Amino acid sequence: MASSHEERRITLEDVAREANVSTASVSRVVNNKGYVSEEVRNRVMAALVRTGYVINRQARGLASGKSQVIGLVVPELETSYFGEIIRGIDEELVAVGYDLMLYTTHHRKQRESAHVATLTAGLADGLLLVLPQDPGAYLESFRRRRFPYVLIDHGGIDETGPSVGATNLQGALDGTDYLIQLGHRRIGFITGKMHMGCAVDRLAGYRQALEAAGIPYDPELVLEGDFHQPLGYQQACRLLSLSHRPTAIFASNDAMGFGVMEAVRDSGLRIGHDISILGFDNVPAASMVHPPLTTVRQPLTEMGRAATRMLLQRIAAPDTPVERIDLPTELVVRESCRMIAGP
Amino acid sequence: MASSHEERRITLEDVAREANVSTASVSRVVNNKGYVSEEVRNRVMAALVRTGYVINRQARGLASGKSQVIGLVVPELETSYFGEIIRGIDEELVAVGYDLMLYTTHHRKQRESAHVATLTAGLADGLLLVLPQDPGAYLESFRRRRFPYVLIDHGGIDETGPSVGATNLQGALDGTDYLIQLGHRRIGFITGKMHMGCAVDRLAGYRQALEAAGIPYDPELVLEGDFHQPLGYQQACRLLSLSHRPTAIFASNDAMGFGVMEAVRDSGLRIGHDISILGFDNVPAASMVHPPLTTVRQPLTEMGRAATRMLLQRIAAPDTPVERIDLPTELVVRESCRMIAGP
DNA sequence: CTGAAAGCGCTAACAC
DNA sequence: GTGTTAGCGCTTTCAG
Repeated sequence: MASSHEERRITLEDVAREANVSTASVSRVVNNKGYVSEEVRNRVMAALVRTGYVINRQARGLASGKSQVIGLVVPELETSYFGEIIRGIDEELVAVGYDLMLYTTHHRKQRESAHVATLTAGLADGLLLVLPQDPGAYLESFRRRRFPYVLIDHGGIDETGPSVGATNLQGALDGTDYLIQLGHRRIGFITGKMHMGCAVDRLAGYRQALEAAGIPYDPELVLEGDFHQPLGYQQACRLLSLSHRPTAIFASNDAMGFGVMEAVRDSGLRIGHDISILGFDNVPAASMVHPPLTTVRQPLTEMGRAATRMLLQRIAAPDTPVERIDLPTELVVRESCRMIAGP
Repeated sequence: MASSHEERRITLEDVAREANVSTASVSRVVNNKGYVSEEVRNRVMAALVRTGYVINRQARGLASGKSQVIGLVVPELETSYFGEIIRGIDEELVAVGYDLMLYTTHHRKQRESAHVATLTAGLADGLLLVLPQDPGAYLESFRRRRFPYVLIDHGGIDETGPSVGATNLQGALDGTDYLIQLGHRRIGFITGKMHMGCAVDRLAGYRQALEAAGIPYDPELVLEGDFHQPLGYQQACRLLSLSHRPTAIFASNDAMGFGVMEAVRDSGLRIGHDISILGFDNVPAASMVHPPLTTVRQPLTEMGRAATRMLLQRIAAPDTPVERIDLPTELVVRESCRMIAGP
């Protein structure tokens, strides 16, 4: 339909000439705003099709001050965690015709600030920041300039910005409680990186569940992890060599949970039978390992969607009161946890 | 350092005024091109810092005709496959100061064309297309307009464009050969979606290895899959119920390999001992399952990097002769394959 | 309802 | 070396 001989780029002006109207009119029908008579609209439509016109978003952005682009800043892309969130964002965005610009900071704070700077200087209409490392560096500036942004899974660092997260505390509480229901009383816990809010919350959930059940908190059973498999393995080994071994281990995320599985296997114990293992996140691999890992699902895709909707709302009305949403986690029972064995 | 009272956006003109020079001079130092005296350069530098100037990339893009953005079009984000590729792209891009715009087509051809259209209309300087669905729709137009692009893991559909892929045939050949070395002669094979080039190549590799070893090709052992776990499971079940059961199953990707593992387990057989399983891709989960899956690694990150370098080269010199690179695959031996059990 | 014209912020000749 | 001045392609008053 389009095309025929497109050497030079077709501009609004070309279309206007073709339709015998002004560029203003063409702009009006392209953007479907402002008054245009049926007649002119039809002529323009026809010309649009005939010429195969495609809008130049840069030019429009410059002229209108709106880029129809939102920027996404993530610390890394190594885990499927981010892919899931991006999916949610993407789903919301296509629906409204926004484009997505992706930046990876690779955990470099400086890079984070640099990206944020370009993004906010006309490139994007709003920003989504996943697991921000150093929000203090720019959040204040955003507020001053009323630049729309939303934090995803903020580390609890910023207490006031608009954000969406998950009910990490409740999730860990539910998970621990499930283990307790199964009869476990000595439950090992491997934390995440403790400078992150979600890690702190998960530990808190574990403690609360214990307390509610009247089980004394034993610091020996709580080891610090880093959300990565190798340390999960190591800490699990330490837990397993305790004189009074735990009967269940709760890892603060699935990756570490896989490490725990490995350690349990290496020690000759049977997963589920001899020792229960619980993860957190519900990454795709959780259902692929054997036995399938029981875990606490974190609604990543939904988080991405919710954050995007919130951002879009704030772009439309920057003074919308700040909201903070925590989406519910959910226990996904599979086969790595069992009723405690024995007497 | 920067900021102090940024209500209005700071423009080149502000900086020029501040430094008592023309906007042209400021532009020269900002872009570090053209002649500027030491003195002016210093004055401008100071003013830049004092004002906290950040370039508006839209304006620059419009004026220069170069956006310093490259567009990436992927069919989906569900699997870590794409995350790995994106990592590679991202690594190359930050090094040269380009930004990345991400588009997901969700396998909708129409959406693919639409994205491609906006992207090429000024938004991006070049395009990276992963697993393109319907390249015929726009490739011709790219060539006519000399718009730079590179295909990643092209489906063999387009025989002439610049592209990077992996040695799928050789990889499958190596994998099959490994199985043969282990003593297997009845090797089941589950293909990918056969309309994709990589699936065709992998099957071809399997057949070649068989032939080279003088093992007759048995169509009964080759079942069509779709690269997803459920069908891997189903087809494995069919393979296992064959009267003359295979002693090894080669799945065209890891996801299906996991399905095969499940099926083998469900049938009461032991993975490795009773039946060997080989995957393809080497996704992260491959090392997390139990037993760890032996597989053929596809160098996704490197593919992303190579494609990006190629694209950058073509942006710089659009008439660079078309290149097609196939990066080497590599057998990753883990524990799901064993020497065939004795007669 | 439609058109003319003034920019959006920057770059790139082209003078000086 | 440095400044002037056209635009880049579009939106958006503001007349008419």
